[in-house]
Formats: sequence, structure tokens, C-alpha cells
Amino acid sequence: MQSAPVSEPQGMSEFMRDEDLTPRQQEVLESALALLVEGGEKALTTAKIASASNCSKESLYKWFGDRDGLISAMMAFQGSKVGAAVGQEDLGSAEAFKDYLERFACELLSVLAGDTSIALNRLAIGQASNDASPLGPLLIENGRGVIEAKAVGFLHSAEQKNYLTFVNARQTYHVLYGLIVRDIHVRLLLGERREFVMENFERDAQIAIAQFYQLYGVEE
Amino acid sequence: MQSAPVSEPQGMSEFMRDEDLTPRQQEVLESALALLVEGGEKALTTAKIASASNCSKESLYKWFGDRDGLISAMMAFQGSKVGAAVGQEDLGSAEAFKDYLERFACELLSVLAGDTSIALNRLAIGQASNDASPLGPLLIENGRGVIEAKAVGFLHSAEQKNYLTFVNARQTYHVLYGLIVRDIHVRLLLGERREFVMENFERDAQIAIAQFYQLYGVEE
DNA sequence: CAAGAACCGTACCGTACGGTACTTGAGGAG
DNA sequence: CTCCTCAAGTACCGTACGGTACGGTTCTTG
Repeated sequence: MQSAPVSEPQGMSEFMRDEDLTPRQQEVLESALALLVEGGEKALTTAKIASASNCSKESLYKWFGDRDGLISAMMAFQGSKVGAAVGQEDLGSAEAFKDYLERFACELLSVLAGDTSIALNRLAIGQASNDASPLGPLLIENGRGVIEAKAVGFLHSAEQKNYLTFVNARQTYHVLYGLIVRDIHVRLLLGERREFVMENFERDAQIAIAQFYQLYGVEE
Repeated sequence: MQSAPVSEPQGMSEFMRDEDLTPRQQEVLESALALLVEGGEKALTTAKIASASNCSKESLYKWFGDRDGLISAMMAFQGSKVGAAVGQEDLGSAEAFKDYLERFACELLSVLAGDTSIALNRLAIGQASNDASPLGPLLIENGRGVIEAKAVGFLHSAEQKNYLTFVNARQTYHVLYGLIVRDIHVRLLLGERREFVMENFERDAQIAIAQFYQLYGVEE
């Protein structure tokens, strides 16, 4: 197994492209994520990470610099997996696009309610009071950002195909987000039981999309 | 100065009505809240609380049992102040009610974006991974709950006066909430700058209410 | 095989925090 | 004045965690 380039091995928590990660390091990040999902930030100690992934603390510090660097690497690593989560859009017809929007809504709720997403958001929010913490921006960019970019893209296309009508794709996406997510995300973050907050996945998504069309749909 | 009833002074973190708090204890909670707003959970150590409020750690433990009890008391204490924040509703006419809805939207955003609210939500979310932590439910009940109860009330009244039309007041409130708040709350919790997330307070509120009427307003 | 690097496991160190005990001083009641 | 209660201030204790150092083992490379 080849190691990471020796040019900047230690300490540099600034940049950490996934390509720089050896399989071994990815294993470590994976088990660290599992640990975080299981027990929250309190369970995310360097000793426990090392023990859970059968690696030495010394290696952790060599690879990731310090604890914050390791957590940042976890965020970036997980974020790299979110990109392809939302399926390919289908703008073939107005009906197909509406169906896709409903699937997008379900997918969005699934992602936000996922164990790993919840755990990482909790971690970043817990640290957000520290101005120097890069976790919040990192999460916004890696999670929210990619989804928003994709959504703005297909909204724009839909508007050009005259499936929808609006002036600002970004603002329109924010309305769509609000109709779909409401206060579900925050309540999940606060610890409310998933089955209590989100009884009825697809139906809520359908209602949200119907309301979205009531606001931005084209007249027949 | 009379002290709290000696019947259950120590350890009992379960219940802590505000009436049981002496002025001195309220001072302590106030400075603890200031400390939390200032530096986040990391700054909320028992030593710092004691020093900031010029009281002894021993008194803290006598009054609040332990650190968690003190934090719970902070939540309840702050929650008791939120109740009267939202002004009295005005259902005198359809126009007056719509104006009130816009003020309600602004008020909701102001509360959610407030320093203390943000700090307490971050604290509760940071602890939410611990199943035994009562902070999440406490915050939901004391903050979100009272606002939701009030809103459901005046939505119901508005529907009976034929200002609006819907079937379920609670679901309708969740839509209203989504249109107003969107992802603003989470982004603030993640540390995004307030002026960046909420450029244009009242205008966004007006748009949200207009869209709400587009969904639930009565036809003229 | 020999030399070297990578890395695991563990022991170790300093610090910071939650919680406790003790001393001092300020009122209040008799 | 004397005793008693309360609380401030400080010193203290145990623990847990971040970070480092070291010995031993495996793997690669020539």
C-alpha cells in the first residue's frame, strides 16, 4: 500500500482531497463516522477512534494533524459521497419533471434524516460557537451546497422549458426547501424521534410539491 | 432574602419552576446565559459561571444539583421569557389579520435569530446525541411549543372567520413555518453570518405571507 | 537476507474540568 | 454578645482527554 505523498504529510489540515486518502485512512474515517453516529461527539475521542479502527493514535496524528483535522477529514470524506446521492433528473415532459421533483423531495428528506447527516450536523453546530471552527462552512459547502447547486440547475432548466415560472432560481429553491423540510430538520437535530416527526414520508413530499406547483406552476 | 423551600433543595433537577428561583439565583442564570452566548458551550464551565456571577461553586451545586441541572434551569428560565414575546393578535378584519401575520413572521425570525436562542439551540443540539439528555425536549416545549400553540390558535380563529381555508391548523402552521424560516435557522446554527443569511428581513416576511395566502387564502 | 519505513499497541504527560471540602466573613435571632 | 445559617472564595481530588514517545512487529525494497 502506497502512502500519501510525503510532501505535506503532517499538520496541514487545510486541504485534504479524498484522492490523497489511502484505503487504510478511509477505513479509519469510516469507523470514526460510525463511532460518531453511535455515541455523538462525546464518543469521538482519539483513543476510541484508534481502538475502534485498530490503528494507533500516533498514526492518527501523523495523518490528520490533530483532532480537528481528523473531524474535518470526516466531513469532507462523507461529503464526497453525497454528491451522487440524488439521481439524475428527468425533464422529458412536464409530468416526468413533476415526478422527479417528488422523488427529489423524498431524497432530500432521506438525506437530511440520515444518521450520518444528523450526527455530522450536530457536531458542526456544537462547534459553531467557536468562530475559528471551519466545520460549519465545510458542512454547508459539502452537503447543502451540492444539493442546492443541482436543484438550482434543474429549476432553471424547468423554467426554460416552461414547466415552471419564476424569476430567481435560488430564491425559488429556498421556497421549495421550506415547503419540503419545514422544521423537520431542526426537530430531528434536537433529538425528536424520526418516526414521530416524519410519519408519512412520500405523502408529505407530494403535498409539498403540489403546493410548490400552486406557487410556481404554469397555468394550463 | 428568603431561600427556596428546603423541602427539595438539592439534586432534584427534574422540576424547577421559575417561582422557586430567588433573585440571586436568577442573577446567576442570567450571567450564565451571557457566558454561553459569548463563548459557547466550551465557555460554560462551573468555575467560569461561579466567577462571572460572583458566587461559589458550592452554591451552584446546592441550588441546581449538578451542571446538567443548571443548564436545564437556564433553558426553563429563558423559556419563561419567550412566552409574551409575540404580541397580541388582531383578527378585527381580514387586512388587519394579514398585517398581523407579517408581524408574526418578522417576530418569529427575530426570535430564532436571537443570540440567546441560537446559543441555547446549539447547546441542546450538541447534547442531543445523548439519549438521556432532556435539553432537546425541554427546548422544543419551552420555545417552539408555545409559539406553535399560539399560532395554531389564531390560525384556527382566522379559519372560522373565513380569512383562510384549510383543514388542519397544525399542518397549516408547519407550512407557514416552512415558508417563513426555510433553511435560515439551520444555517444560522451552523455559524453563517446573520446579515448574509437574512438580508432583507421584512421583505422576505411579506413574500412568505403572500405565498401563504396563495395557498390558503379565500377566493375573493 | 539485511536495512529501513510504516504502523500498531501501550504507556505516559500535562491540563482542564466536574464535583467536594474547608475556611472566612456577613447578617439575623435569641 | 453569642450562636447559627448562608454563601463567597479557595484549595483540592479524581478523571478523562489531547497529544507524544517508545518498543515491537510487519511489510517493502534492494
